[in-house]
Amino acid sequence: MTVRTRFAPSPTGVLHVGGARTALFCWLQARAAGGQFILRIEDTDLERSTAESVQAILDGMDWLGLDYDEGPHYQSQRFERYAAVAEELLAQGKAYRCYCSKQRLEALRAQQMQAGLKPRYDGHCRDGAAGAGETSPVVRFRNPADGTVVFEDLVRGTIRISNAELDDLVIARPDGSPTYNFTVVVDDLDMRITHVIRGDDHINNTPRQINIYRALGAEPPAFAHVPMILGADGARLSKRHGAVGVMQYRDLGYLPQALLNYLVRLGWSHGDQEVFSVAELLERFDVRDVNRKAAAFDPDKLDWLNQHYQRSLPAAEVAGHLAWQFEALGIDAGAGPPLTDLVGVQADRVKTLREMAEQSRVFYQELEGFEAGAARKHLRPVCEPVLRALRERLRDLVDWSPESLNNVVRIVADELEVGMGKVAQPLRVALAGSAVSPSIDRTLWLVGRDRSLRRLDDALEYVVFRAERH
RNA sequence: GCUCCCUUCGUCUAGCGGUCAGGACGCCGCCCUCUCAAGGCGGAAACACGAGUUCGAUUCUCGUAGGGAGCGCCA
Repeated sequence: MTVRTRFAPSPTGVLHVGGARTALFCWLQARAAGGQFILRIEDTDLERSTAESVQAILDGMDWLGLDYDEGPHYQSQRFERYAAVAEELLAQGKAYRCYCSKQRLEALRAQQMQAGLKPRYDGHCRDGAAGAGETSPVVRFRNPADGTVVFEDLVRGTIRISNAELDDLVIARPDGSPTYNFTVVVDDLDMRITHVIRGDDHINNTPRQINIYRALGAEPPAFAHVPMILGADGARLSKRHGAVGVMQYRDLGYLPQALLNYLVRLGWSHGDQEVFSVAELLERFDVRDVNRKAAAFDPDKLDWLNQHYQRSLPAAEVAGHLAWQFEALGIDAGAGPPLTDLVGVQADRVKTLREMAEQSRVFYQELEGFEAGAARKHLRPVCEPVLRALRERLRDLVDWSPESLNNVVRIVADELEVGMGKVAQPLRVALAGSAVSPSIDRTLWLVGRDRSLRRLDDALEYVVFRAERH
């Protein structure tokens, strides 16, 4: 039997990292087995579902590269199907109409809570239409009264829940619209899903769903309940933890490969290996190896992985993502060195592409001036000969390559009999405006000859001016 | 309240009865060095607790404690 999994989000917000990880697990489980991955939008709640959210989910999946073989299917377009199945259940006596008012139900719940009981529907309408009348009824599923539902969860092992804990859940509202526990079952059956992989907040729903499968005369699929993702502080992930949406990570400058790798290792592992290509994951992943414990999201480790991918992925690929950042920050990538050169130099100096773009402005835009502290410390009057010597040689340099540039700096240092630091730091401040930049040869290389000479002129002017004032 | 689930360094994890409890991120120190990084080397750091089972428990069982989830005409 070919493996078929689905990711079934409700479109009530962006695709957050927890959902993305579930989607990733589903995608891997299916594709690793040569099966199919299906996307289904659970938008039965017309009140809360929005088209923007649907788009946000699609965008997130797309950015992560989680493509689907079927779908997206929309539950909102399958109402007739659910109604037909409910009707079928009704006809077979496996479901019944319930006329209980909300007030009665509320009173019942309050009463049960007070008595220290678990709030459950009491089966008032179970054996006959008590008060079939004005109010339009809901349809309730007739849950088995006794016995125990047992299932083998792929990550938790055996889980058993007594039917006595369950009640007759509503499967259709007065207006005929279906409810969650019913639609999942109908859909997973119709879509021939073999492995239901979802958050562990659904463990408690599973027995109810299994009962519905049985009522429908079907065998339930395999279930795998994966733990949720917590914020760095161990509390449930929420907006106050900073970025929770997948696309926010793109905005912050993370590579999709890094986020994917980070997410898959959150809960899943394969020995001591930390870095996995998608191809490797497809070879090794098995949802059975997913951990049972909820995991805290660690931004530092994501940073580390992102840096790893920044320098190990083909520069052209990284440059493509970097171009997006330039765009977002309003920096003209055409006004400086090729982005692939920039990536080669900056990849192991910054954690994110956003940082990379921000710290590369000096190669694409004019300097705002020299940073005060750096200029005071490094652009001293004594530097004048050094800066002049550098300017001369750089002007005449034929081969503007990192190697030649490095030679120039060394030669100047030798000739003036000073250490590298006495040459590189003033030059650095002249070129970058600050005391921090890539190695001096790379900095020269990226700034380019024209800009470098101009900036040296500005620095000389500054140094001379400063000398005169004292 | 009831039911279900979870518990190895700060964090992510390996472990599948006998290990000096391993790796990674982060942190600390040293080295390298033209700045910042990166890199190299080294270090501190964990089996929640209590009973069993066993020659022997991190590992199996049961409790306790602490977390989490569900108990909707939300999904």
